Amino acid sequence: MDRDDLFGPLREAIEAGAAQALGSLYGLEGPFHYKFETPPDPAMGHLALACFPFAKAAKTGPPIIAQALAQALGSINGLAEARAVGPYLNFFLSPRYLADRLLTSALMPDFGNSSQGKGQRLLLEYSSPNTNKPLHLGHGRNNLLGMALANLSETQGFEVIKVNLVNDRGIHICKSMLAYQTFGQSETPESSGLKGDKLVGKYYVEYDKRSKLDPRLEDQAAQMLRDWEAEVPEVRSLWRTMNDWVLAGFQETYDRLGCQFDQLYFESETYQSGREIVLKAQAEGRVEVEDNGALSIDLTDIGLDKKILLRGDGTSMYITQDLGTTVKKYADFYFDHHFFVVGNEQDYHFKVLFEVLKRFGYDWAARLEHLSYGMITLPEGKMKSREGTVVDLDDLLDEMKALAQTEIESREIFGPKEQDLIGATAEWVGQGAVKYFILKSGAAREMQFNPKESLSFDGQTGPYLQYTHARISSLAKRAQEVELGSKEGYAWSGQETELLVQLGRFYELLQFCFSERNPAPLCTYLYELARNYNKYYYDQPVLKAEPNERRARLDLGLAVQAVLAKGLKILGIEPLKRM
RNA sequence: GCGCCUGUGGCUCAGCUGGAUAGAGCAGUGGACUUCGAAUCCAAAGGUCGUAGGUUCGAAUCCUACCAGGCGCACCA
Repeated sequence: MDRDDLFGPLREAIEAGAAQALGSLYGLEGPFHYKFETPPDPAMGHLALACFPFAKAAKTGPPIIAQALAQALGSINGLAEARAVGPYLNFFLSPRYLADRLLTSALMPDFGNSSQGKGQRLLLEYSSPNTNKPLHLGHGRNNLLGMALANLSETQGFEVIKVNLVNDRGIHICKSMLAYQTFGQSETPESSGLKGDKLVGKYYVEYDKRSKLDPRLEDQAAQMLRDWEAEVPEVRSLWRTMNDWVLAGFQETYDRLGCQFDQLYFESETYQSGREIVLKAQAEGRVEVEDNGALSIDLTDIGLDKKILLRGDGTSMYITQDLGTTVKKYADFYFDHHFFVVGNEQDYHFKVLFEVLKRFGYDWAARLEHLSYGMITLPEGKMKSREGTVVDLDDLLDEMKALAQTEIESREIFGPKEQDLIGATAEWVGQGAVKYFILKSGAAREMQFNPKESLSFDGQTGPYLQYTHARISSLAKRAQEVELGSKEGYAWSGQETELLVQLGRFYELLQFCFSERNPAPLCTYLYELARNYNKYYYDQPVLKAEPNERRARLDLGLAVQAVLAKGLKILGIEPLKRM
């Protein structure tokens, strides 16, 4: 059992007691269906057992059963009170028990962790950029989701392997190459002062502009792709140079955001690897042959369509290469789970991919999951790289940093000799705002991003959480200068008990986020924890109280701080001591 | 045409494995800094949960139809 599983054992004890009571009161025999809930208001209790399911068999109303059970239940370790409230049997946790269980363990790095993924390997693919343009806010959502899910999975005990499948070949890559070759005048990142991905992106836009005036460019790009496939040296060399520029540019942004990968896959190296898989399936009679020799599979029986897997000329398609890379990834890692963080425009593609693998006899296809997310739109509509209507990720981070810096300087928290600390802090605050904003919404939803209004440092934001964390840090620092007593026998108030209960829910919350493959509930949880703490902070003096009270209240604060820190790190946000 | 996703106060979103009065934040209104950090706190105001049916003791939550928006439905990637 996991150390920080607080509610699990309580529920089990309640179930055992209730089963006995239902037997003696109504002569009922189990097994019963126990429906536990969280009361809407902590003043009503911390844990509720709904008594509706017992009513039919007991031939009496749920409120009467709740009453009777409240009377009949013996004392349970950890519970202070059982009280019938309408049709519910509500339980109050003992603050003393909570404090003993939580105040020390909350400070540990593994607080709230689960062992459910122990011994299992989870492959997480995310980012998957194209090497023809810089990263924009949409990629940002992918990267932030990917990192948060990786961190979340690690709390559940999985061995997490992060991979990035770089799309570095194809006609779109050739377009920026062609524009560069034709109009670029040997410009380099050094000579232009542009980040490598920005430089290449400039020529992608340039191609789009020119090709509208001169349709011949399209043929030239197609020819370049053929030359690339034929491995014409000049084309390959240009391709390698430009890809290296882009990848160096991406790396800067990844480093800045804290994105890491254990392995990179390049489509240029894997794009042909699916063909043998399809041919093997043909030999096994799992695919059909079209009139022109193309190989297809019919998925209409499950509501999908017929899908071509290999062209008539024998060349690979997108699905073909994905079949190949997926099989390769399994051979490389023998994963127990494989999550693909990819936008919802590819929902259909992944359904097909997974189904084909299943029909080809790969039993591990059941371990594949597409983690889909909605795209980010602007008030004007979709972002389009070709047309330059995108929120560039680097630019956005720069802007947020500048705004944060202005705020920090106006507060005079840092001295004049701490300029570099101000800069670093501004970076973290700016990122905190961006990351929290993007992660707090469920992934399935598309989100509208209004540059002027979306990002704020007030209210339910990353900086609010960072501020709460910093505020407690400040408290802890000042506590070194005062006498602290012992918290033994301290009478925890209702407000304090509520905070303790909230800390106690962290373990189940992480499990829930993982099971939903969604970091958004963690965002909500952290905000509510910080909000309750801020109110508490306002209501109750800590260092101005008696020494014993100081100790208890400070320890509670430190536990809150530790959970905030842990949660923020899962989200990729830096907890700050000063800001 | 078919499939998937989304539709909750002016705006951005929680809540959606059915349950106890539908929650936040922003914007706007009114308060709280001689007090441990006011990037904070408090108060009032603001919603027929897209529409119409249905299932249920009970529906924002499940089912059906419809409406609106998004994304797919290539021998493109």
